[in-house]
Formats: sequence, C-alpha cells, structure tokens
Amino acid sequence: MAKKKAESGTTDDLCTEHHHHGKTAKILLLAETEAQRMGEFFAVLSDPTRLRLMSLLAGDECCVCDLAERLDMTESAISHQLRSLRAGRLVSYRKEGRQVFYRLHDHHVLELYQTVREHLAE
Amino acid sequence: MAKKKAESGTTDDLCTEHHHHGKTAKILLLAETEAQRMGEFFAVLSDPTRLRLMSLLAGDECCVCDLAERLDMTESAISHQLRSLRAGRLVSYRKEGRQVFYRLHDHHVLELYQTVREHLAE
DNA sequence: CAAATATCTGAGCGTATGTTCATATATTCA
DNA sequence: TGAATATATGAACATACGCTCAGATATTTG
Repeated sequence: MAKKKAESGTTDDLCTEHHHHGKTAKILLLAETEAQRMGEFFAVLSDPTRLRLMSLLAGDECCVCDLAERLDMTESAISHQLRSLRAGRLVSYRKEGRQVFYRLHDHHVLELYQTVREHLAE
Repeated sequence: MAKKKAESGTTDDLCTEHHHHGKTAKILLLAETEAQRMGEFFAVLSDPTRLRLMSLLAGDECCVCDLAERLDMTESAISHQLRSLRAGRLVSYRKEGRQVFYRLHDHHVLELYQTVREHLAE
C-alpha cells in the first residue's frame, strides 16, 4: 500500500532511538538543502568528460585548446564543461594572453579523485 | 576555430611528459571506459534523496517502509532509489520476513560520505 | 485460501543535462 | 585597423533521470 504519507504520529521508532543517547549518533538525517548541495557537488563529478579533464589537470595545468585536443572534442564542449567544474569550485584558472590555463582547485580535490579511482580499481 | 578534431600525430605533449620517469607520474588521462564507470559511481551519489537515504543508513540498518516514512516519500520512490544504490554497490541488504533491511555496503562508503560532507561544511 | 503487509517493477511524464552550432568577446599580430 | 587565434556563451536537440501510478511478487496472518 502506502499512498504517500500517513504520519501515524510516531515519527521516531526503530532506527531512530539511538539518537537520544549520543553515542553512535551525530550521524543524522541530512537536511534537504544540505543534501541538495552535496548532490550538486557529486553531480559535477558524475560526467566522464569532466573526470577526464580532471585526470589531465591532475598532472599539470593546461589550456583549453590543449585539453580539447587531448580529449578529441570541440573546444566549445570543453569550455562548457570547464564552466561546470569552475562553478563546482573543482578547478581554478589563470589567464595568460589569449590562453586560459586551468588547474585543479586544491589538493582536496586531487585526493578525492584518487581515492575513488583506486576504490573502483579493485 | 576548432572544427572537431585535427589529431596532429603528437598525442603526447606538454602535460604528459612526466609519465616517463615515474615520479609525479601515474596520473594519466583517464580512459573512456574507466571515466564512464567512475562517472556512474558519482552519479549514484549525485541525488539528494539517495544521499539522505545514505545518511540514515550511516546510523544503522533500516527497512524500506521506515526509510520512506523518515523521508516522507512513497515507498515506491524509495525502492527505486535503493535499487540504484544497490546497483552502485553502495548498500547491502538482508531479508527478514517480508521486510528488507538495508545498510551501507562497507566502511569505505561511510568514509567517502563523511569526508565530502565535512568538505562541504566549510 | 483470502486479506493485509512489505517490497519491487515497468510505463509514462516532466525536467535536467551534454553536445553541437552559430556567434560573441578578447587578445595577438601583420 | 583587420585577420587570426583562444575562449566563452546561448539556443536547440536528444538523451538521461526521478517521481508517480498501477500492478506484480512474496510473506504473514486470520
């Protein structure tokens, strides 16, 4: 059954009781807004093209046209993806003449990338 | 410019040369198939509902109807999402009578979840 | 067995997303 | 200044995805 919600009054049962005594607690239901933010973060990492870009930038900074050549994709597509990576604060950039050199934002990002890559390599 | 591809023959230049001497190396262009797999992994983590489910399971195992009640969503929606989490090997489950109790697959998953959550809490 | 409970599943709908294409902006160079 | 280079951007299109709804299993209970 289960129409949509019943809300029988007892909101706390079974899985919730250990929140009262603070022991294994502090692992609480993620708030909607926080879940949203966290989801957006992972969403940036959920695209193969963006991950490949990050794998290139993990080595050294690189300009857009080189990235495009390496991935054999149009510079437009790459530019769009770098925009997402920028918005997600996963990369930084520096302008030099007409070129723009991108790099991973910080070591935090590199570590996350490598951790997951190794995790999946099993 | 940039039509689509030029492939001037030199596939390795600039960012790639430090792969020869193994030092900062081992950071190579992610292959398409590997990028795909890695992307799918992050994609599972990119949905707010799935993250909230994981936040509940981080505390203790829980059955579907309780999860649905806690998130105030239909059991159908939750079941669909648990299916994704199962496919991504992020959760395991155990059947007991007509109930199915889900839990995080391993500590690896919990650590990743907590690491990112803290990272975004800054 | 029939009714109730717990979960799963497929189709369908609305929305989000990645790429292409055309174009805009900015910088270098002749 | 005008042509060429490097990057960014918006519209459009095709695909992917989350939720709902209806219904299918499966298990317990009367």
